[in-house]
Amino acid sequence: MTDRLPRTLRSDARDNRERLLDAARAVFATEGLNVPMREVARRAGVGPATLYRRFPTKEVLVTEAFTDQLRACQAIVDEGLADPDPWHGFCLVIERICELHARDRGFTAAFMSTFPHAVDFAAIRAYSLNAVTELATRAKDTGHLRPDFVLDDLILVLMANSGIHATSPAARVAASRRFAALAIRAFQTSPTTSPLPPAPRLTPTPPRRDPKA
Amino acid sequence: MTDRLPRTLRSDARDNRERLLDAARAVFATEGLNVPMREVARRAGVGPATLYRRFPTKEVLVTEAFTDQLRACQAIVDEGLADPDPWHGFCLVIERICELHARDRGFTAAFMSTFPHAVDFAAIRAYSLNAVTELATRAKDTGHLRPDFVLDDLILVLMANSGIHATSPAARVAASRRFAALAIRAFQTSPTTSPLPPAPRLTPTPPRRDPKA
DNA sequence: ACGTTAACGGACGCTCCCGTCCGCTTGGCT
DNA sequence: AGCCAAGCGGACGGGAGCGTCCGTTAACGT
Repeated sequence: MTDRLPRTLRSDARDNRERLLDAARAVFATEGLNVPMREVARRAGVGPATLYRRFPTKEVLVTEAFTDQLRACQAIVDEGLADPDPWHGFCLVIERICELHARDRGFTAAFMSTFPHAVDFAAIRAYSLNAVTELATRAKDTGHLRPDFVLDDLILVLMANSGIHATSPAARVAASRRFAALAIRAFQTSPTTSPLPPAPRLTPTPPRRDPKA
Repeated sequence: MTDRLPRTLRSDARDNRERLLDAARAVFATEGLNVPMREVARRAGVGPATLYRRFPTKEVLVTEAFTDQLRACQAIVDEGLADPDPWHGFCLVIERICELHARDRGFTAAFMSTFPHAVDFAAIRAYSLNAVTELATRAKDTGHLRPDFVLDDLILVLMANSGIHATSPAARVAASRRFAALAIRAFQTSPTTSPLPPAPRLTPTPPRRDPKA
């Protein structure tokens, strides 16, 4: 009684799917997650129906679009964990994840949000958090990381990092870089002598066009 | 040829105006700025037309609603400036402003946004920033504040603070408190011995219901 | 080459928000 | 007490985003 669905997509359908994902990644990165679904379709050069056929809900689209980024995130953490100097690895993780999030507005939101149906997403996320915990433990053992650091502090920093807005993407990355350096200072036991990244010129953020934030 | 407008509002109009401002403050604090104008009117128990008559644009409403908060902000800075110990005053300013912003979602957005027509707003804001600069200079002289601190770092921290979300207002305040403590650690020259506020339990933020953010 | 059917996209109906108009109500003044 | 304008709010038209339907197109297998 159940009809079999075709296991494989037709060539044009597969192309469109790719173009939709590319468009989604591009627009989510610059505009954030709060873009109309239709806008994604428009940029991909397909009709709305095609978008909805491939990705029935925005959650599905977001999840698929950011799987790459999430793996990049995981790679960063793994790399940090592999660093012979745990404290150095820890700093690297903070710096690079902050930068990743600064470069991609949408990913931050996706990473922070809890997507109930995105099992892979949640799994990788949980794995990464665990890895960071391990890294933090080792970094504490070296005496460079303050003992009162907890994992939630990292989440806190990431959330806070997502609050940084700027007029241009470049400015956001610059601001985020300095912020990461400040965070590292807050986490380390002895005061640094190393200079901070340059302080970005921060104009007050223009009113958000997003009505729901 | 120009008609004179009544200098004074009728009593019922004045009442409604007050109730509108109260409603606006309440809903902006909990929901942020991205609430429909009608919702404010609804909560105030008046029709939409009344709201629009009193506050032609959302910007006007927001500006008027947050003037109090802005003065509170100014008061905090003044108090910090008056503190005999500049470093202590500086810390107080950070802690209390972070808390203020954590308690009121809307105010953060209002404070960060640049409202071209809100002269008072901009003036107080500029005054406060100047005052903080002065305070920072003194705090540096005491040797407690790092010399590489710049005013933009404070803006950065405030922006970052606004990125902190949590399920409950209480949780947000708690998270913000710890964040402020971390920021202070980042800014001070010698490492603190004083313990941090408790680390809040941070569930990943649920997807924002706001379509425009 | 040709028929089958997966795939496409324009168009539709829905909901929600916005800002305004206009006929009714009510406070304030004499 | 009674006038009248200030004030009110329900109702309207417009616009935007959403998710779906259905007639048309073109990819794939034979």
